[in-house]
Amino acid sequence: MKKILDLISEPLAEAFQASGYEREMGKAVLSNRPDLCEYQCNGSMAGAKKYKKAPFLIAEEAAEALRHTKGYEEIFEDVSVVKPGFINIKVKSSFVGSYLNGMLAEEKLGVEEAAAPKTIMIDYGGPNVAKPLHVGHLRSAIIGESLKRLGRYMGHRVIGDVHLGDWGLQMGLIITELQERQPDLPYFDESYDGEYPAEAPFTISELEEIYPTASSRSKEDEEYKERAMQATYELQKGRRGYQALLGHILSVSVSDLKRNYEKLDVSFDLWKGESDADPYIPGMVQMMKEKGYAYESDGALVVDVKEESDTKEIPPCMILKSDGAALYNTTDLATLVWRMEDYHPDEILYVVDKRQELHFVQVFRCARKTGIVGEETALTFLGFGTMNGKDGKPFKTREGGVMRLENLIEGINEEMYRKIIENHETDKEEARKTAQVVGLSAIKYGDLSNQASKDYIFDIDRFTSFEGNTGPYILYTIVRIKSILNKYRESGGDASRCSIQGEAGNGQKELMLELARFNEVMENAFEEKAPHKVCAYIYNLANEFNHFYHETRILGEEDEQKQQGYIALLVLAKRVLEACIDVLGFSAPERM
RNA sequence: GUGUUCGUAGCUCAGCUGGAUAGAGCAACGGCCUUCUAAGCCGUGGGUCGGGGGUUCGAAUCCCUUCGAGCACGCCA
Repeated sequence: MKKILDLISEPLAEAFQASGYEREMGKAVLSNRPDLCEYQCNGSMAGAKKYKKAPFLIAEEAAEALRHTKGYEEIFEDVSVVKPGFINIKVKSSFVGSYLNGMLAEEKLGVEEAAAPKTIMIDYGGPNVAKPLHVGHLRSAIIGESLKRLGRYMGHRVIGDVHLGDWGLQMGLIITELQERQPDLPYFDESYDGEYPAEAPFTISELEEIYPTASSRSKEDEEYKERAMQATYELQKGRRGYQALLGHILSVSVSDLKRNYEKLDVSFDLWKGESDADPYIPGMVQMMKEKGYAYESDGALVVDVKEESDTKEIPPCMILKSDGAALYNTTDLATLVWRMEDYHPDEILYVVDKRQELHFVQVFRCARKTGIVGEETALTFLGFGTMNGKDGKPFKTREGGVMRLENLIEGINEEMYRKIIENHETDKEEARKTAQVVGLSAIKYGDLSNQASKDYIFDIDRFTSFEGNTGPYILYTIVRIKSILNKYRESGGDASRCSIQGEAGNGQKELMLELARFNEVMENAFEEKAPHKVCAYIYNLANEFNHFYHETRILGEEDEQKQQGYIALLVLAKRVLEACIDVLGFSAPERM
């Protein structure tokens, strides 16, 4: 369906043209003075200079022409010209009503799917194997998942890749520490050529303890660090025993990670890691050397990526360390190699901490320069800000440590459960389930309602509050709607046969106008990769609904036709809200 | 040092591809439950949009400058 703004703009553009002005001047936007009008057109003021004429006069001419445009009667209720040159517009409720009925008839509620669907790969998650998910992984997961869903809603083919950190020095550290503890394992015996055990020589909790131990020891013990670096190098060179260990580390870790992402309702299509890029490294390096892009600098292999327009020195992109080992840059570039070969994406989007921006500038430039990624594929970096605690400093546990994601979620669910039990007499098992659903909305909405690129304060008390601009408030609104619709059905009504009525009062029109914005909001949120716009929209929508709800008796309405109109409006409001929260990555319970 | 992001109500945030009187929520205060979930609704108070300059008919929004904060800056990822 066309956007409602376009439907209003078309006759406006006609009117400007008919009066001898550019069509472009006739563009309707949402009013910023709801007390005066519903939509407005500011084109006369922008164009006034060009025509050397007072904007007010231009607006008057256009408005007069508009009144004689065909279709005027169907759409417009009132058009007036004010002060400097605003054209203030009110539309007919019947016009909005039939637009909303059009939305009801479509599965996607008026959103037009992309005519030419794109293949978009999203790189989010980025957890390290052998390390538990912690709060630092939360934003990437939440924002990435939302963008994936939003892209799909718009009709694109979106592929989510978790991009595991499974290849760097951390692997060498784990191997070294493991050898320290269990030197007799066959993985460390270079002369061993038999089958390695199928069972991993560690559990997930042991693994999670091994890495930090090794990491802190390497900072104090130079010799130990040397060994870890050597192990990393040998792993990368394909040493059999180490590769087998990597396999164990991966399988133990990945199943644990999947379990945890599931709790967040986050899922990936690809569980690839840095190690999957390894086979592509030698060929890539050779290509860079042969084509003359890569050269040696201080013993390392680098590619220059600075450009004329740079406002500061961009250091070269380092491809290989002086010891010949791969780096973060290397695996990211080699990952681009297989992504291009296997998927030919139109866009690759990285949802990563914004502190990594320089790294991605280097990688993107290097990939373009060396021809790994062609012009037709967009490389996008979406950097998100830090999640801070109430004190404005990076979020920590009370003891000052890094908080595990599991514990964070558990804490929120507990808090939710407590509140639910406090408010209602509820079955305990149901309350637990509801707490999970509502808790997830609290976390995700709390995050997504802020602009991704900004730092934000993770305030558990605020996010889990049922009041104000929170996930639970949105869910509460949906639950209210569901409750009415359920009662309507129980009393024998059939909501699917209802359609929205034109006449409107008591806050109904405001709700209708808000609903009509849906396709425009979704399109805009997708283009700007801005889930927070979806949040802002449903918050407005929920407010409008609650206002309408307060003013209007629905089930008690005697006029059957009126009641059916209300019911249809509720059905649409519910579907729009549910489509939005689904894109945000959470869902609503039946009761709360 | 260089670069970069940000600075909006007591607090947390919208608004930033320029438009009318800068908006929400929380906190404070005051109303509304014999009626569809009061986890709600209605109202009151609260602002030199960090400061200064410029562009423009019009600036929180664009440009310059200044102050303040965060972050990044070749062999970690």
